[in-house]
Amino acid sequence: MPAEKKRITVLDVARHAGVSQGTVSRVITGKNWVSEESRQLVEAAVRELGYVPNPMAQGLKSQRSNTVAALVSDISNPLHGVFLAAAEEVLDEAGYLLFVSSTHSQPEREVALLNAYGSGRVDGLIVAHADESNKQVAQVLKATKLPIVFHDRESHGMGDAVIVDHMSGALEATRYLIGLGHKRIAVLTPASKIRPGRERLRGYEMALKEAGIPLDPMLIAELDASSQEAYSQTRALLEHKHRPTAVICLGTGMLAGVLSGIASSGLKVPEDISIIGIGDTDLARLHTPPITSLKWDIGECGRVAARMLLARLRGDAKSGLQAETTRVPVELMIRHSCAPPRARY
Amino acid sequence: MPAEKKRITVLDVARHAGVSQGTVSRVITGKNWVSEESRQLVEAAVRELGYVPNPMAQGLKSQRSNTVAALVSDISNPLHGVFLAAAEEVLDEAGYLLFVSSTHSQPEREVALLNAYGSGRVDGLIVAHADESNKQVAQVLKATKLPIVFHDRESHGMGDAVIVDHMSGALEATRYLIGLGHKRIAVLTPASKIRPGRERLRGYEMALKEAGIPLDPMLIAELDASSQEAYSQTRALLEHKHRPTAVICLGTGMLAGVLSGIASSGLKVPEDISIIGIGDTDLARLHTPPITSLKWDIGECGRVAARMLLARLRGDAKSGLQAETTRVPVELMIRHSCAPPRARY
DNA sequence: CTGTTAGCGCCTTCAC
DNA sequence: GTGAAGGCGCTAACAG
Repeated sequence: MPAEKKRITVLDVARHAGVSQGTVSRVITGKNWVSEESRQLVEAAVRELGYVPNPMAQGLKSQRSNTVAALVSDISNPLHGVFLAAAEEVLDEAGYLLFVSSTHSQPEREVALLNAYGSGRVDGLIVAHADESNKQVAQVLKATKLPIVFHDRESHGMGDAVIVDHMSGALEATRYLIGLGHKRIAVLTPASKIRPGRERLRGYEMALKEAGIPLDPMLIAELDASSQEAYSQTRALLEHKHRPTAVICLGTGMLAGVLSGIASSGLKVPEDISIIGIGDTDLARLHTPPITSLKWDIGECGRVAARMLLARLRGDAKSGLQAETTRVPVELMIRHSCAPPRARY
Repeated sequence: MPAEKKRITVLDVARHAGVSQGTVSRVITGKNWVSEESRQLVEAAVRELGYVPNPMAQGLKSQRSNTVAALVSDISNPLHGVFLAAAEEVLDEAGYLLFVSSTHSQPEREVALLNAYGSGRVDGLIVAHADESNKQVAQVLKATKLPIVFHDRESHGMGDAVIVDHMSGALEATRYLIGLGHKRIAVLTPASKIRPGRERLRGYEMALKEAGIPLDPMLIAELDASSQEAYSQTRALLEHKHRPTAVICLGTGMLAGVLSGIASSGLKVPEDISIIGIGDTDLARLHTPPITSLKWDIGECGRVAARMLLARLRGDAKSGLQAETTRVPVELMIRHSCAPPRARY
């Protein structure tokens, strides 16, 4: 028997089952009623022929793809991974497939992806763009007809959002350090062009203000997410004549760089310097000493994002209800990386 | 001016530009020659109307989607993330979009995804399935017409593969420990149903055999990738009357569990117990002491996989050349987590 | 309940 | 070089 190479279509199934295309389609989609007999016939035919519907054709006709895309800066960031895995689980239950693309924080790539996805390839979007102030991206986002859920970004009415309460977290962390007696608290923060950076910095500043400690710009280092830069910035910070007694690491991927920076400068944690990290990673938990860290339920963020999107998808419209925002709390996990500062004055 | 809601099509563009559909299509796809004048006209119309081609329709007609999917067990595994990010970069340059889906190591989900993707949604697949011995998955894989590149799995002629030389790595690591004087070397390994587990264990056994050390089944713990289980298994291992003097952690995500297991049993690394990890993570690098680890260039794996797939895609067929396999070497990064065993006999 | 019939938006021979 | 026309595989709106 020669290997057939023609792809099998509804028509083949219909013929094989002795019914019409329409009937086959009905049992495939599960919409409308079909007699039990026809259903059996069709299902048998599908099985025997090994028929699988062509999603392109389905999508072209129905204008839906049962598919959702997520845009993140970088898949290899474990935090994104957890978020996505959780979102995917919820989406999957609802019969949706999740496509993930990373933008590598390049706005041009975001625009390209948004266009690629925005024109019928998927039914909805989960977005965490790399620069909230970028005009181009904002414009494409606004132009998109698809429902969007933002992850830790300001939605500006362009869709729903699940946001993390970084402000309160940073506030609490800074207060904790101040309570321990610290006055020179350095902070390494990701760019303020995205919400997490802005909010965390805001919390830090608020705590300082509260305590009447003047803000020292020398103690604030804004940097990208690479641990390379965290390392060098940490070293620079520690070489100051009047070095900080504590450092808060407000970027997710920075802890590694900060820790090696401190290690290489011969300082001891927490005797010489206190440190607070963000994101409850293996590294923070298993470091010697374990690092006091800000944490939040990132899996929950993913689940919530997925559910919000599904709600829009079912109510099938970007319209309908008002744009919603869900806020996820942040908690300070106190471990052993903070102590009162040495009396040095 | 009322907001138009009809989606714009080639026809709209054609009218706007005063040419025919066919001409528009030609400039969009870039195939066939078009007069400079027509091209200008069309491009202007596209810009003014904000036209974006409908990928569904394009795909339906052309039978290609310029799209590739990757199936991994879990996006939140940083190693997969690095692999995927690298692959995506190469794919992107070639004009392909990468979709990532995680299977959560469930064969049923793999089958479902393979079917979903296999029928025209994408042009090619990168696969790292969760159980190489699963019949169903193997069958679907074999039935797929799409070109496949396997990541660290046996291809069995079903496609190309990029594989890591875990065997040599484990062999070297075990030899190293033996050279240090260890005889009771425990090993925590992921299930042997996937290649990495099998190969690493093979290397371990080979080193033992070479040295004339009998294999003690009590010292081999096979477990899933969760650090929970790594923790408890480690504790169990250490409570043996005749406990191991070294442990090799052959699973990527296990190190965290192993380290906390050791910490909570009060043992010191490397004085009381030597340890070798896999995968060059922040945790391994920054732990006190830094953990000697097996490493390999996982980004390179991603790039190679992408390139192999692109080669098939261009030669557009699963057929053509023979199935290829690329092997990536493993290296032992010696740090400070291993020492000669205490004399205890 | 089921068969028939239009297209969905685009690409791609065909003639011209 | 360009316009016209057919159809990719499927769904949905119609009759029956």
